[in-house]
Amino acid sequence: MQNKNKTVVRSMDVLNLFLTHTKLSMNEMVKLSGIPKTSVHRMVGSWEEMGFLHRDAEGTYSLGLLFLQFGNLVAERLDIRHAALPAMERLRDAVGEAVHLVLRDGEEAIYIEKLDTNHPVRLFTKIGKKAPLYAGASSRIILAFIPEEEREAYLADLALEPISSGTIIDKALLRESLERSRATGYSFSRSELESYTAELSAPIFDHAGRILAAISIAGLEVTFDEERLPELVCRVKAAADEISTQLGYRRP
Amino acid sequence: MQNKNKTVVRSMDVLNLFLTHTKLSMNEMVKLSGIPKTSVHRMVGSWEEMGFLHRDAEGTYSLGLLFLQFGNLVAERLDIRHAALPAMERLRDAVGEAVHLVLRDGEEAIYIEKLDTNHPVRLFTKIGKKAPLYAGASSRIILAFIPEEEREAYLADLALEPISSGTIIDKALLRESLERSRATGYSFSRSELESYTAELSAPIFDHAGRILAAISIAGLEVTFDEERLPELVCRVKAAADEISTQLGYRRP
DNA sequence: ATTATAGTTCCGCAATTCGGAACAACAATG
DNA sequence: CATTGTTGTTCCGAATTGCGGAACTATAAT
Repeated sequence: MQNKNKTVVRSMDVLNLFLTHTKLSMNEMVKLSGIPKTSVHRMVGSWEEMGFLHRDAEGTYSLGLLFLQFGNLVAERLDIRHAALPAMERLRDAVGEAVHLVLRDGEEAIYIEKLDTNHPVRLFTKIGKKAPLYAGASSRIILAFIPEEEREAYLADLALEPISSGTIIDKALLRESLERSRATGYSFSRSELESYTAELSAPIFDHAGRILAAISIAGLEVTFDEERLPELVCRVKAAADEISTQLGYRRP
Repeated sequence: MQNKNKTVVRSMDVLNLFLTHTKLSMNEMVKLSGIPKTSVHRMVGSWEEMGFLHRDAEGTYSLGLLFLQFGNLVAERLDIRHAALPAMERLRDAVGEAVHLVLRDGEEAIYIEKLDTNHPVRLFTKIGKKAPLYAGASSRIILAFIPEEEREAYLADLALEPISSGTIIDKALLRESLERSRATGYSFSRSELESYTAELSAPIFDHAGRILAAISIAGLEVTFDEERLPELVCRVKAAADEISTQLGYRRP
């Protein structure tokens, strides 16, 4: 793993521009990436030949349909997604808020499935979105339940950066929150990743009792009032437990 | 476009192995691809660094979660998919068969959305699946409605290869079928891509009257009997027209 | 006619990739 | 416990490949 194709990895810079831009001309890519024109030209030609970029009639580029194929393969092969979907739908219908499924990916959490509501004002999370393990209810419930050594290693040289108005940036407070989550079996966050939003999350375990993912209810902060919380906590934990059971988990 | 990063394009061979394999070890990739061990090692390292491959605990590789992100971006940016989904759902519920949305992609057709049924025996199409433009109802309805010059250019040096038991391999028959489709506004296929299956498809047009996609009802051949066809034809054409209208198409 | 802008090609230099071979780590076997 | 096999990783000299400034083409705007 020391050895890599630098050219290949470098070309990724061009592809990444399409995470934030739908269509780009050759020149726009040159300007945005800061890579010499000739090199961009070569890289784009390669991505196009592979099918990851598509050139339309006017000569502008967008992401290729090949991503549909690979993307769906990945989605299909994630069996936790299959196991979780029905319970997620029921939870969404019961609480009328968006429901998310979140996986750990190294030192980050990644949103792999979402169910939206029909509210005129709604939270809109992108699948594939990442968050650090210390911010947001889903991330933190994962952090709370990973093995202690891993957690300590992560916390040891962690720099807490504020992401939104409510992000926890005090390590002592973070540890306290993790303790509480382990004790109560859920975690709650207010405006940690996005202002005016709140997230309530419970852990999903595999047959061996290891944390595998988190399921969460997310919505506007104002709708998560004190009276409503107990019911939501109960429901999200029930949904999480249902999925865990399906994956072979037996409560200790 | 003459100039390409050969290294980058060559690495695609390794990634493509994952279209047919869920997990692969380093050695399996070496054997399957026929590329020297050292080179595979380098390529895999690059894909991993980019996030397109993921290495699990046992040292085997699978497609990375990054594909979820890119795949969903592509899906979201295809506005025809948004426009078509509600009509597709209603069609699926009305006829109780799988419903597909198919786009043209150069000289091929590509399935970009599917709605499955709950039948115990059901057709299962993968999103991203490709088919030549001459085989299958959806492919052929697209071929029937593209501009005449393009169609003639395609037909000119076309070698008709049988794909399944019912594939049309006679160019005269193909032309005849295309004529009929243009006249009737739908196309029907039996066992052209997959034995024992049938597909019934209607064209979707954009505001300028160009064919943009095809919608189709697909299922087991035995369930598409003569008495049922007229109703199915009516329904699939209605769904297609609805989507076309939504995209700004006005019937001539 | 002139200037500007985007896209493409050329080409010599140098950095990167190539791949055989050797090595390390580990499991299976006699 | 030595031996053989399997898999993953590193080394290194040869040479292919990528690099990028510059020049060229095409088309649009002034």
